[in-house]
Amino acid sequence: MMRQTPAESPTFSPLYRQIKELILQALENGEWRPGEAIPSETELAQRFNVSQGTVRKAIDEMAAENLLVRKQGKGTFVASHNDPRAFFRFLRLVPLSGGIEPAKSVPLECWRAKAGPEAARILNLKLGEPIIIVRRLLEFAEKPVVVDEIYLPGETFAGLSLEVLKEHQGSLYSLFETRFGVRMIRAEERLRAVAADRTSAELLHVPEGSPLLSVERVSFTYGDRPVEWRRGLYSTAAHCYYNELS
Amino acid sequence: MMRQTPAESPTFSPLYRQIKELILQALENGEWRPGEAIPSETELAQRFNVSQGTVRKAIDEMAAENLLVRKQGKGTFVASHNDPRAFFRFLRLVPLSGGIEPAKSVPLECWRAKAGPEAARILNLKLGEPIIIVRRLLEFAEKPVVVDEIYLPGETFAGLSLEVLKEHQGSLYSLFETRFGVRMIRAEERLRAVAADRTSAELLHVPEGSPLLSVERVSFTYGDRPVEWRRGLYSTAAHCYYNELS
DNA sequence: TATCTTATATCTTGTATAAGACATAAGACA
DNA sequence: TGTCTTATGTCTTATACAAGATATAAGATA
Repeated sequence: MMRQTPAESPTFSPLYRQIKELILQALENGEWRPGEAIPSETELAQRFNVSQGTVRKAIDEMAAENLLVRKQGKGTFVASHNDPRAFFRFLRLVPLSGGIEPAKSVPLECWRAKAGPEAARILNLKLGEPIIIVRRLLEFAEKPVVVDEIYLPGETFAGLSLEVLKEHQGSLYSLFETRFGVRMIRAEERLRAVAADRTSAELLHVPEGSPLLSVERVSFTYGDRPVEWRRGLYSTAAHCYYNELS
Repeated sequence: MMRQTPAESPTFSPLYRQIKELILQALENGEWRPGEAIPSETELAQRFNVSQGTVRKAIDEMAAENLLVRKQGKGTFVASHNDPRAFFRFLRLVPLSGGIEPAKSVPLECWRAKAGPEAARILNLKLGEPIIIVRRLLEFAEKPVVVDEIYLPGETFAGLSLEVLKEHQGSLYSLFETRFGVRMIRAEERLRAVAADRTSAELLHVPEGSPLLSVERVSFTYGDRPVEWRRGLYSTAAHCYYNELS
């Protein structure tokens, strides 16, 4: 196929990686929706005119990156934030006591604004382009634990409103996925410790000035395009941010 | 080889995973030291009487878990904390400004004690067994950023002293590895925001009561055996804890 | 006849092996 | 000293077969 020898081209990449790129492109073009099954390895092999094992290695990598989910005997599926198992994929907060508590998102406000210099830089927009700002509370076991302020590019999330947010059940990312066709692939988080301001303190039921965990997150969709910037203040009185290193 | 059919045994595992287990065992037994090359895939295939591809798949998984490092054309090597590239593997702190700053560990104290209930539980020791406690400062660009209190099982780290700590260049884990033969494989971290106590505030040059990032870490060696419990207080005035989600 | 069970065919992904390509380093040789 | 060959690693691709899932048809049973 389009295989290029290293001698001829400095941008050589192995066959399976070229196939991966093609599958990624099809995914990006929405050829298969989240939750749906993609064609079988044999079918893809025929389509791209390579052997099944080569397709397999491409899919292997994409499964390791949480883009696809394999199910033996059933097929390979496009990963989805609607899957309940994906709920805690981007949420590292766990109760100090150990167990698992039900989480609930409570939207507070939703308004439109123009991108300032910081939002424009982070979201890769021009200065003054429309953005949407959402404030919401995250409750664990009926108690407020996180207050989030979320900045979204207005164009891709046109139609988002407080009502839409309130109607939706499940995670924000599942809403973004089903309603706006925006799939969050990966995110970068930066954590700091800060003192609670007045309003946050009231919302989280903690004294003003008490230490809070500040979590800034930039989320990316296909092609490393940033589509969300959020800042959360976590009350770590009864919960902590859990991370595994390896 | 020792392959068992699913019908005969409920604990069936594929061949490549059995090979992985054997390699892991050899690693644990110190057959090859950190930094050294393990035998080639072909050699291992002969030794275990399987094909090279099967060994490859086993090594693939171990490389993904940071236990081994592959180098095309050279060989496969036992991962080591002496490798300068591994310095930031367990340290997620980065300057807010962006760039990379040189880090330096400054040992403060090192004393012996007996395991209390918490240390005993976390380090899997009996109550009253000997432990070693280390206090140290971590400096970035000559400025104190982290103060750590580290709890170690006394038996495995017998001989550790302030002098030994001061002599050593490089990360703590590289010291543990070369001097005590203890390789840290993975770690769990729990982050919270707390107020600075008097002594920590002085050490970090911040006002007492100002918010600090508390990072509790339990590190594990082979066989998920816990061998370190540390609590760090991070000043996030000029740095932040960086984490990537996917 | 209606229904439940059990083969069976045929999809899927998972596992094992082999052969050749590519990368690297060391020694032969001009 | 510099270039070429060769040995020895890993990397890539291909092929064959095993195992899991599912729908359908055949058979047993009421």
